[in-house]
Amino acid sequence: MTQEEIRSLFSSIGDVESCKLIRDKVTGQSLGYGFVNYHRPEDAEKAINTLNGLRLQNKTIKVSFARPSSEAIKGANLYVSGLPKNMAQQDLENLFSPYGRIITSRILCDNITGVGFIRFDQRIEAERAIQELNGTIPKGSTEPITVKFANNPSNNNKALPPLAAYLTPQAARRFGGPIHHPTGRFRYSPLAGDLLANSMLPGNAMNGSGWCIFVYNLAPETEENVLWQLFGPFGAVQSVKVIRDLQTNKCKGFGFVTMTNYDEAVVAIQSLNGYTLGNRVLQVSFKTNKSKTT
DNA sequence: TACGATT
Repeated sequence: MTQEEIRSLFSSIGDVESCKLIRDKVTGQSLGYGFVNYHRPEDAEKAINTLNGLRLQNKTIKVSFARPSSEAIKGANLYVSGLPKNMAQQDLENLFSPYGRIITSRILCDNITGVGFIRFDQRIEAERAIQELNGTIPKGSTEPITVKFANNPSNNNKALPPLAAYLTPQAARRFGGPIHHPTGRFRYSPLAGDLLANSMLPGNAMNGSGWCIFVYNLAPETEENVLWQLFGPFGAVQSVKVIRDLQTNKCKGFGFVTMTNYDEAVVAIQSLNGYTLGNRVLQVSFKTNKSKTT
């Protein structure tokens, strides 16, 4: 939404004195919020009553009185991960509300990811929430949550690098379509059996409606389509994720693929573990609970 | 960078 579209929308309520869309200082991308000043206070109130919650371009806009600008309210936005899959937005607010006044809250992707956001009124409230809640296990859950300051929503998805040399020549020629898997290209390693046996503990790989597969040794330039192409031929793929460094936007060397059916996941793992993609030998297994800190 | 997730 442009600044002019905002002005137009809010002018339908009353006389707008000024209007500002806030953009990222570096990229110029909209940060998703802005400010409108009305000449008459009653128009501001009317705008809130009329426009708050309006569905617009697949977004629900929020309209409220602006808080006074101050340093104290900056950097008060938190990123929360490891939330229980059944946690609702209200549960999230209840968890954080003891630490301050919540301005906005959100849970991503209808609770599938376990990731959410909390914006407090004051940064000091956010800091306190991190101290008190990071690493704690919410009541009724079994997993500790991570609470940290959120990154800026823009800044990230700029200039995606093109598919490049990490594809095999065969795959490169077929760019745009699925990767064909010629018979005999995959290693059916006897080691794969052990790998599977050690990874079948439920709660790790099994993820709600699917089986989560860990893929290691991806090239820095890897994009999601590579994972779709690799795993798609083996059956129903629900989602893929390439894990990237926030700063460089390069793949950190691993990713995840969630497949619906256990049998197909097993065949995919057996087939793709040890598979040479580009000049890298992939390691593919069911996801475990390993993490950086343990 | 050897088991995540960024509105």
